[in-house]
Parts: sequence; C-alpha cells; structure tokens
Amino acid sequence: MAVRKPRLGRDDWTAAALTAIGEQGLAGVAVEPLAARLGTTKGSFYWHFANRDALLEAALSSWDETYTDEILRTVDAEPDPAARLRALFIAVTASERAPVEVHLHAAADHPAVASAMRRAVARRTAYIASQLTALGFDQAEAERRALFAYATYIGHIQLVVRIPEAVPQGPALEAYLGTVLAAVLGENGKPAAN
Amino acid sequence: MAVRKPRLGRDDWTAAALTAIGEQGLAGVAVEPLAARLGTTKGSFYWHFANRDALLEAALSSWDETYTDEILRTVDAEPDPAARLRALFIAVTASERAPVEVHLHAAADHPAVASAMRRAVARRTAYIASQLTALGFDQAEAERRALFAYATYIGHIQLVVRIPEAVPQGPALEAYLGTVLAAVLGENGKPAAN
DNA sequence: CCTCCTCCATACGGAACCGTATGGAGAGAC
DNA sequence: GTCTCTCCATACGGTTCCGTATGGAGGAGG
Repeated sequence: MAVRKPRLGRDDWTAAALTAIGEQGLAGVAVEPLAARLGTTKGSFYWHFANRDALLEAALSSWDETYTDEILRTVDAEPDPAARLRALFIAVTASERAPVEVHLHAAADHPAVASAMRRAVARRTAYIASQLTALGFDQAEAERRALFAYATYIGHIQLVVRIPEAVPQGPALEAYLGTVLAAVLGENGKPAAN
Repeated sequence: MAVRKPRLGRDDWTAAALTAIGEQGLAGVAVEPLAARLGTTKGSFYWHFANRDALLEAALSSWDETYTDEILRTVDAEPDPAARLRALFIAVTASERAPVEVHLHAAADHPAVASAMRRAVARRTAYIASQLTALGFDQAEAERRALFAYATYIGHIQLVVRIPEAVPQGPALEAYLGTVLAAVLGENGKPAAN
C-alpha cells in the first residue's frame, strides 16, 4: 500500500477539469481545488498551464472531441438517415452527458465557452439537417427542424439536470420521447406536405 | 441639478438584484457591486436584508410574480384555448424576459433558485396542459405535449441568449416558430388520432 | 430645540481564488 | 557520483467578495 506519487501530465489536469465541469460547472475549474483533488499543488498546475484559461481551453477542446466528434462518428455508422437520427436521439437523451452540456451552456458568458458552444451547435445541427434532407425535407425545412430538434434537446437536458422531478420516468419517459420524436420528424417520420 | 439622495427601500434592492440577474446571472447578485450601482454602500444593504440569500429570495419571489403569475393572467384573458396558447407562445418568445429565465436556470444549483424553478415549471406546464385538454387532448397526452412545449421553450431562449447567431431572424424566425408551434400542437392544432 | 429612530457610511476581519517567486527532489545522461 | 532538466511544494501578495461593528446624519415628534 505504498502511496504512489505518479507525476501528472497536462492531460490529467484537462480530464479533471472536464469532470469538474460536469459536477460543479465552470466554477469547478479552479486551480487550487483541482490541485487538492488531484493530490498535488498549484506548483504542478502552473508548470503545465499558463493560467486558468489555458486549462479551460484544453478542457473545451477535449469536450469537442468526445461530446461531438465521437458521437457523430458512432451514430453515422447506422445504415440509414432515420436510424441515425433515432440512434442520436437515444444516445443523447439517455446518458450522463447531460450535466457537462448543461453546465457549459450555463457558462457561455465566458468567451471561450461561448465559442465552443457555437462550434457545437453548428456541427450538430448541420448533421441533423443533412439527415433530414436525406429523408426528403427541403433544405430550409430541414434546417428549421434541425434547430427545433436541437432546442428541444437543450431544453430537455436542462430539465433533466436542473429539475428532474419535472421529467417522467421509465415507460412514461418512453412515451414522452416518442411524442417528441414524432413531432420533430413530422408526426410520422416523413416529410409533411408543404 | 442637485444630486438627490433618495433613501432606498427593500424594493429598490430586489429590483436591482433582478436586473442584475438578467445581465450577469446569479453572480451579479453581489452586495458590494450592487451597492456601487445604486450609489450607496453595504451599510444600506445590511440594514434591509439579513444577508445575500435573503435578497435572492426576495428577488425570486418578485420573479414569480412578474414572470409567471402576471403573464398567465394576461394570456388567460384570451377568448379560447388555442388563442391563449398562441398568445403565450408569442409573448415568451418575443421579449426581453429571456435573459433572466436563462440565467436563473443556469443557477439552479443554488437551492433557492432550484425551488423557484420547480414552482415555475409546475405552474406553467400545468397551465399549458389545461389548455391542451380543453382542446381535446386526453390528460396524459396533454401533459406530454405541455412538457415538450416547455422544454422547447427553455432550449429556444437558451439559444437566443447564448448563441443568437444560431437562431434565425425576421421572416425566417416567423417560419421557424410556425414549424415549432404546429409540431407542438399536433401538426394542425387539433388532437392527432391516437 | 432636543431626542430618538431610521437609515447609511466607513472601517475591519476573514474566506476563497489567482498568479508569481523560489527552492528543492528525482531521474536520466555521462 | 555528479549534473542537469523536469516537475512539484511552499510561501507570498493581490483581488473580490461576505458579513460585522460602530459611529454618525437627518428628519418626525414632542
């Protein structure tokens, strides 16, 4: 049971920062508390990073990768557009991603966070819209519905994280999500008459 | 141009706090900065309030009144349920209420804020659901759609406040909101076949 | 005019962070 | 074994906020 004294790398700090965001939001990205949690001191931190903002940038970049790139890659392996949207929908509503997303949105007054959010919205809605056009929606309607779906997603995770009592559980949740998915896809998954 | 020295009351502080929430979020509810802005000092504040939390409670209570009670009263004057929902939808999407709502949601880790949010969600979704049942939806479906509508609202104002570039402007916004309203109401404003 | 009673100013002390300065401790190069 | 380079610990000083203590200013009542 010797106390290991593993030297920390930049990545350990970044990972800890992202975890802290999920738990406490941007305020959790604080040098001294993080150091305490990692069992080290500020001396380590300021060796690897110039300042707090540099850590935040690194954490956001890591967030881009795991919370957008990765999931879109995974979902894109599905065979057809409808299945991709469905898989995406399930993946993002039924996981522990929500707290990080919600806390980041809440911290968008910080410029670095704001630009990360912009990147995310752009990439995600573009992907959704591309699937919708593949389903037969024209470009404008696809963009509208993509944004609509994204807004609904944001609102949903917001409620799940902030006011979980407001969101149904179990089968009721299934029914709810069914209602939502149907509404977003045009009540029957096919383009409605324009 | 004599510099008036109006004595401040409890209400001046609560109003300033609510304004600050709209501009800077919960962090804006800070005694010393608020005092500076009101042209006074902490001495005044701690005369009227026990501490920062007391001010926050007062601000939240005021928020209840103007951001939920009042608007529901206004909207409820419309002649029929569909008109009420439409009026509600327009009122909440097209105003300056958004920043306060968004910032409060972002601060729901604070217990007092969390309970205010719970109150708001409960009252608002209940109202929407009651209008939907009046339109012919059965209770369960009305509740689902009410929550759906509320989630969409939350997500929408979140985007408007945090990433305004993502939200269309002018006529495109009209079209977008049309798509959304139609989807929430069942593609045609009447209950879909179950 | 004097006295309270209400309201506010000033001055502290303390907590939680950020960022800097500086002195090591440990491991590989030789 | 010594040197050096990487990494970390400790100690400061500075900022921003909370909350308390205490001493007035200024008007309402007598």
